[in-house]
Amino acid sequence: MRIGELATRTGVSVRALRYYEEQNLLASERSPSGQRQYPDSAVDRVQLIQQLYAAGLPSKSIADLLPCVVNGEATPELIHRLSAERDRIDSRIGDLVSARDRLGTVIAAATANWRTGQHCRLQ
Amino acid sequence: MRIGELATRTGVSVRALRYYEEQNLLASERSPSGQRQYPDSAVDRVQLIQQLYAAGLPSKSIADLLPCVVNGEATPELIHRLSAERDRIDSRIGDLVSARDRLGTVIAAATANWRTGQHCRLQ
DNA sequence: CTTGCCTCTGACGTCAGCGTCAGGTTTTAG
DNA sequence: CTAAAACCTGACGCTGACGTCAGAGGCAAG
Repeated sequence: MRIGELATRTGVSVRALRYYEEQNLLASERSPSGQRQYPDSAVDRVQLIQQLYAAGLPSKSIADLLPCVVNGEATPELIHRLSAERDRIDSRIGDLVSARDRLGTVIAAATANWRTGQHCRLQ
Repeated sequence: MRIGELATRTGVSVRALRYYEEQNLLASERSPSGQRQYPDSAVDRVQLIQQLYAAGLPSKSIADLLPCVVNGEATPELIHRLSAERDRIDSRIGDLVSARDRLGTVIAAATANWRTGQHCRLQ
């Protein structure tokens, strides 16, 4: 398929797809006239890239790790890298959970005091 | 205390503290000569700001929500905002968990196949 | 054949959360 | 009193993941 279709099927902009190629995250064949051609598997690939971006990984890390995730180019060093990224994600999750709980507490207190007295005193 | 001490006590740079003030996240009294003066409570405040930044909230949202979180300025609209942010954090947590699990699967497969055959085939 | 949409390659713009430098004042230590 | 350290206000720089515009070529339909 061409780049426009891949964009609509993944919900990612054309510009972003070209950017992914620039960052060596997503290869493409070229038609004789120079237009990009993608196989169907590119849809999954793009979604994987999105997921890793959403996890906070920068392009460079994704580029390093994709060969392992997709093809299984597993050197001990890459496996170590993967573990490190997973641990970073884990600690980010911890941060988010504590932030969410804090907001939860505030929300509970605020709604309770809203119903009674128009004002709450926290902390 | 002055800005330098607040910086060392919170682990946040002086520049960042001035930026927080610029974004209306952190107020300060001024000495006659114009230097910023902070109460002890500013330490907690800064750590709260950090926590909300870590949760992915932009300055503007934090500025809107801080009055509620700190003083309990609880209007129904603010409470709704808080709930919305909490829900966004929740879905971010979901994204991170699935990304982490995916990396976990890859790591497990890669280490197993590394021990046996030098290569793995995933997906 | 031409109209209209898709695609191409640069290349500059944007936004957030600061870093950093300049040039000047204030506070503190000796 | 003086030198060093801390502070002040601009203001420009930086990074990443794109948005956007310019100018030009490609391609199916009527």
